[in-house]
Amino acid sequence: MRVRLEDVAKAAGVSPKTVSRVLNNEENVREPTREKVLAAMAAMDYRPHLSARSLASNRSYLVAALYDNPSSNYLTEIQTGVLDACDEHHYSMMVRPLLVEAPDFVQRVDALIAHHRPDGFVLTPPITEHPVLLAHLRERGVPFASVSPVQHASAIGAFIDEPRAAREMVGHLLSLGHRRIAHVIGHPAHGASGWRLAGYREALAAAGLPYDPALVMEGDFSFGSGVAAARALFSLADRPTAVFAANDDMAAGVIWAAGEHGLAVPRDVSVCGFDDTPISRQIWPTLTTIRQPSREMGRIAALQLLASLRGRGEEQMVQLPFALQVRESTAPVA
Amino acid sequence: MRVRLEDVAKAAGVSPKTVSRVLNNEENVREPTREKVLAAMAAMDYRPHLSARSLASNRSYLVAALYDNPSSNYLTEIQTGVLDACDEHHYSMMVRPLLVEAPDFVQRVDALIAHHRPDGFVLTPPITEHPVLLAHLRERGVPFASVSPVQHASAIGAFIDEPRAAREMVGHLLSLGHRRIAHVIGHPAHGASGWRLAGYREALAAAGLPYDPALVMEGDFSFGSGVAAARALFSLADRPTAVFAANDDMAAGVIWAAGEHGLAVPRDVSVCGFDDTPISRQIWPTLTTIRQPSREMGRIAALQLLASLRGRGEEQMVQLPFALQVRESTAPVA
DNA sequence: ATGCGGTTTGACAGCGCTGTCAGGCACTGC
DNA sequence: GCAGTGCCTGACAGCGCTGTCAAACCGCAT
Repeated sequence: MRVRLEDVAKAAGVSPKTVSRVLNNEENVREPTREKVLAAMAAMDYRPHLSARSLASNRSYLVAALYDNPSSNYLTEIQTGVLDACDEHHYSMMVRPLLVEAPDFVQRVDALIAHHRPDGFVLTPPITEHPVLLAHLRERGVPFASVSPVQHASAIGAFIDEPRAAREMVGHLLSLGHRRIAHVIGHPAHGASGWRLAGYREALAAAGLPYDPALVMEGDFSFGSGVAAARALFSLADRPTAVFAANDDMAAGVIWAAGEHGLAVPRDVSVCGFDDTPISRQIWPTLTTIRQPSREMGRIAALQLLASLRGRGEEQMVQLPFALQVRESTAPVA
Repeated sequence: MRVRLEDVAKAAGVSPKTVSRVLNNEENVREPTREKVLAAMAAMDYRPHLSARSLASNRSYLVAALYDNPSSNYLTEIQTGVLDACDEHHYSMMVRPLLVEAPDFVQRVDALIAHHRPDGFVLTPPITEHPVLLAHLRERGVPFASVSPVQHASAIGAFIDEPRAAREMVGHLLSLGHRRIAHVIGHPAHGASGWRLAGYREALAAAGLPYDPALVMEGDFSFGSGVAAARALFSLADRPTAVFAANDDMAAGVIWAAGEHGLAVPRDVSVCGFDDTPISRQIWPTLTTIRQPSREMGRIAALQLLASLRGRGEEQMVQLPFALQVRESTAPVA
């Protein structure tokens, strides 16, 4: 038979309620009492019954991570981070893929809330930007934390300074002597696309270079869109000597298109991406890119959420560091 | 206030217990009664309280998916499939990354059982092959289903006929006129590696070709190991005209190494992989490979598990179809 | 010694559901 | 007409924990 809280209480010579207090780290338990109880718990290898706690306390000890994102590497990283945080606090995590575009999107989240009653949500892009959902969650009083949201105001979670990362990336190209630097924009629905474009423009401006719309192509984060954009860029009379793609997949596409045009990377053209996904190390030349601490972002976002569940009132939007990964796809201008 | 089972009972004019019976699809409820209750449930939008059910019935309505696998695409697919099945049956899913090699591997699973009390597990390779864990689960009476296990006996879940898939792949190369066909083996810890090798050998034998150990290189499913294997192969005096790599990442490595050796794919050498991961469409030439129905495999494995939880006794190891995806990386021998 | 405010502890009910078991009902065969 | 047999339904307790509230206790001032 399982060890129950009552058994621990008996062994420690206190009331069940006191054990409960210790279990929940409540205040107003004298230190000797707390220690007695903790000792008994440890000795008996006591594990609280999640469902019983949940039923009695009207909390689920459950965090739901929502996503609608084709990039599984990014997602598994974030998932793992959220799980780390949940484990630390004895919460459970459930994951839920969704289609933001689906007409019943919000209803599906509602059904999830009704069925599983998560204590809170961790949102990942692009769900972080769904105004109807956000309003709905606020209205229903379900707390949530966001990973890399565009709107930081009144949100908690984790993010990196994307414009600055993009500036550093372009700065790296500038420092190599490049002056004609192209940019391939990401998917328009993702806030990151706008940020990275902004960083690109700022870096050019800071270097006193003009912004040339002919060097900026639209993409959608896919390999194919990188190929298409690069074909156009490499066909220009005055072609760029460097291309900054808003993510790694598109950068890989740019490298492929360079080969098609007889251009060697990085000899004839430098290429860089963003995200440091595995593909950046799987292609040749390996890709200069920006590393995001995705797992840590998931973890921190979840920790902020859990803090807000405890009502500490210290929750915030935490900025995390990124890192420029210089690899083989960028070189000084010929 | 939430609608409770008791409220439904009142509205339907029956006892709570009868509503409970209808909720759980129990037998021995007269049809008119059942309909009355279902109507009341629907009218009131009743959602049972998971924790209360779980506490009272001593079941968690939770399935845990365990994995230790670097391939996030494969995993997210399987996860989604398992989730599909769980949703269909109003179960929850939790995911848990683990390190099979870690000394406390089994203890971690134990802790998971103690804490979350899942009703069952879905195992993915290579966890499907961990004899100590399997024995432990059986001993503790925790049911599990496996995706692509090596040992089919006394297990339930889903799989594809891997040797046959490998045979078809090699058969495709043979039909293109290739006779010197090399193979890059996968990670030795994965059962799939052995199966794919076996299929390769069978196909050669069926075609009356000798098995040449010089054409079989060891890899570990990584891009880099594909590069290394291909370098050796392409340096042979009598180099192969086709390379069958045991997964897509290694095939991509082979293609890269071909470029390094001045060989064009598929003109000078045909290359094919296995798994149909996104990389197979992201590289050039796009990769001929085998598509596994990963999502469906996750779903079916979970359904088998759920069936066994209901004690139907019809659970089995279900074989699913694979599909040869012919793309641009294979062509008739020159 | 007594009273006071604050801290620490415990008694008790009940969260929403299901297991158990007993009772009611309808139909059968004699 | 009555016991016997299944089928269907309900009463009740209780799953393991926590919220509420009251009681006990403590230290200190009077």
